Amino acid sequence: MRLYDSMSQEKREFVPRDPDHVTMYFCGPTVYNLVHIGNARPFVVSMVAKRYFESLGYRVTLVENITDIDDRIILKAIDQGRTAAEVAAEFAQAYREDTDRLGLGRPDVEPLATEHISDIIGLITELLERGHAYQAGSDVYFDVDSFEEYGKLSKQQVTEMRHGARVAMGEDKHAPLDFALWKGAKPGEPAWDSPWGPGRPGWHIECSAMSLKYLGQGFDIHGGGRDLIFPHHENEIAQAEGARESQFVRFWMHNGMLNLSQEKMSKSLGNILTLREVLDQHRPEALITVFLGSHYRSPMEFSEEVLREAEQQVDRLRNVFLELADRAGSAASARVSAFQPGAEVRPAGADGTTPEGVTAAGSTASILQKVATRQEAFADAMADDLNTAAALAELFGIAREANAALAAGELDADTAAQMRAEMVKMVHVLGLDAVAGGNDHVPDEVAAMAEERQQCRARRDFARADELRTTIAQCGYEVRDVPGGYKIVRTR
RNA sequence: GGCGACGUGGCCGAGUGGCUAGGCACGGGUCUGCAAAACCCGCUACACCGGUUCAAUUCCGGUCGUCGCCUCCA
Repeated sequence: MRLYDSMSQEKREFVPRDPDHVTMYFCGPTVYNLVHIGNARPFVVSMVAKRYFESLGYRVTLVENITDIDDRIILKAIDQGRTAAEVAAEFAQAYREDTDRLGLGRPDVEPLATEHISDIIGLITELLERGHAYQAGSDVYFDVDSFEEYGKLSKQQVTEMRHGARVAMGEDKHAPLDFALWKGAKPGEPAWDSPWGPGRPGWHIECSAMSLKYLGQGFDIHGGGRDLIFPHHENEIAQAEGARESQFVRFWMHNGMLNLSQEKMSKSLGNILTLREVLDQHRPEALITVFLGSHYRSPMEFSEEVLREAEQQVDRLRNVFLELADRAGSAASARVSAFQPGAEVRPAGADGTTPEGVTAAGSTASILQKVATRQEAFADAMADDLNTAAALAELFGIAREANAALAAGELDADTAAQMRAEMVKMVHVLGLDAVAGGNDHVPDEVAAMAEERQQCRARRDFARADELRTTIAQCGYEVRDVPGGYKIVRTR
């Protein structure tokens, strides 16, 4: 596959460091608040990338940190009269809960900064020994001038950056661009013992320390939002390569920002939308579909409207899976009308004939050929820098072809089952397994109402039948009349 | 000022030197007690101006416009 690398600024053939093992590190959140939908994008991107590599046969180790000590956490704690640890624990848990709802699974390792203080101290010590860092009072700073390649990721000139760099009160840096590796504790601040006195790690160092610990020097992919390129990832490189004097990461993968009503989401603009809010209103598949609908590197518009459209897309996929399952005879989502004991819902005929009795052998071969062609296109799209939008389009292409074949009565049970199985693989890679799910258990009362409605229809009591449909809809189900019976489909 | 991205049909959003993206919305039709689902047909674009080319939405140059980073930020 080819993967875009922000360092070389081009797509390059992706070959992992280890022959059969892909190593990935994505920057997770700093837990001082509920995560917003912008935080969800790299989470989804990383999980889909993991699934894609697994589909290629690689073993994948995905590490995604949780930064649980930081100035923002301390500020929040002071504000709320709690300890920083309490604040961090609360929002780390909220983060896990919210991202769990996406149904994508969890990264293989989710290290906490505070559980890696000794690794961090170790890395800072290496930097001091190699002359890339210096102690100033109770703080330790990275000496940017000592690292010649500083700026190579962000393509910033050090001389240019000096103008804008700021120095906060109380800092004792040698140069404005130098950044803190270790911050000595002020009274009342959380602190860990270190060779430089009690304090806490600076932002950036935890990611260098933890990625190196779990994945080793020169691991494959390091990702996160574009806005992390500078200074976060630039500093990670300086720390890791300064200490170890060899390449830190092979591919830098950065996702684009989300815009809300034409503007970047940011707290100062007051337009943040939390992941929790979105998932309270929309199915996780819809949110994932929104993300997959545009390329991961592109900035994207995010709105209620795109979520609604995605809901429609999810329904379209769910419907075709339902129909294929019915035709394959493996799902109980179709109910035979009680007043017509012998009726089958759209009998497919396991003998390979259509309901009209025309043999379907020829069209069966051609539709499976079409599926194979689209699967190839799907694979090509994913192999081209994870072009999920194009991959998704192939899935919709199969859906249309499947529906057309179904409508024409050209799909036998066996072919339907095969098509469905192939599509299940595809949606799995995209993290959309949920669209392939059945109806689970329809509540008894809903089933009873549907049955009663069917009997009303038989009596031509349509007023009562329509009333029941409305009531069923209020329960979150839809009754669809089909030849010889009806179906109950969950709508939310 | 420096670095970078981008301008595609009503909307979102892929992609390509000549050949259908896809979804949503909309219009017509089929099916149907109603409805839904689904199918068929239609709507067909590439900011602007030059240049290269047999041929450019796709390459090159410029103009205009939008956005991100350079400061905490996914």
